[in-house]
Amino acid sequence: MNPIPHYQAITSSPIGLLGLIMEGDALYSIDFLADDVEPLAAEDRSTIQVVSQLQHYFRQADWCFSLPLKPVGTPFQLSVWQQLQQIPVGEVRTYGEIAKVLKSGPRAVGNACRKNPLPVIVPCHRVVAASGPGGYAGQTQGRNMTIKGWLLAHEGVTI
DNA sequence: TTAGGTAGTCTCG
DNA sequence: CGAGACTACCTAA
Repeated sequence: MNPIPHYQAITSSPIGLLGLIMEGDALYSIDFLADDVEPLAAEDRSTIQVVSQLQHYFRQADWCFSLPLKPVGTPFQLSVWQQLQQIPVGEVRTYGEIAKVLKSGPRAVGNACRKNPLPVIVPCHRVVAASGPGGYAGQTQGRNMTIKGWLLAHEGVTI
C-alpha cells in the first residue's frame, strides 16, 4: 500500500520506461514502469542531469555515474548498497562474497539488494548467486530477470 | 539434490 | 516488544 509515486521524470531506455523520484537535488528512487504510461520530460536541472547520465550509460556501459544519491534504508542496507557501488563495470560478485566483507550472511545481503531503491545506478545487477543468476528487483524470473541479463550483457558479462 | 544453517526484516498480536 | 515467517543464499553430505 504505497502512496502513488510522483515522478519528476519518466524516460525511455533500452530496458523500458524508468520513473525518477528526486529528493531535493538528489536521486531518491528509480522505478521500472509498465510501457503503457506517458513519458514525462525532466524540468529542473538536477533531474535533467540524472536523465542525461542514464542515457550516457545506456549508450556506453563503461561510464561512471557522478550524481548526488539519497537512498533511504536501514544501516545494514546502506552498507550493502555502498559495497555494490565498489563493483567495477564488467565484474560480478556473489551474495556470499559481499556477506563475507560485511561479516553477515548471504540471505541478508540478498534481502538488502532486493530493497535497492536505485537500480542501474547502484549496480545490484552485478550480484549473482554462487550457482545461478540470483534475482532482480524482487523477481527470480520474469521481466526483471530479463532486465538483469540485458544490463550484464551490456557491460560485457556473460552469465 | 537436499537439509540444515544463517542474518536481517516484516508481520502479527 | 517478542515470536515466527519469509527471503534475490551457501555448504556439506
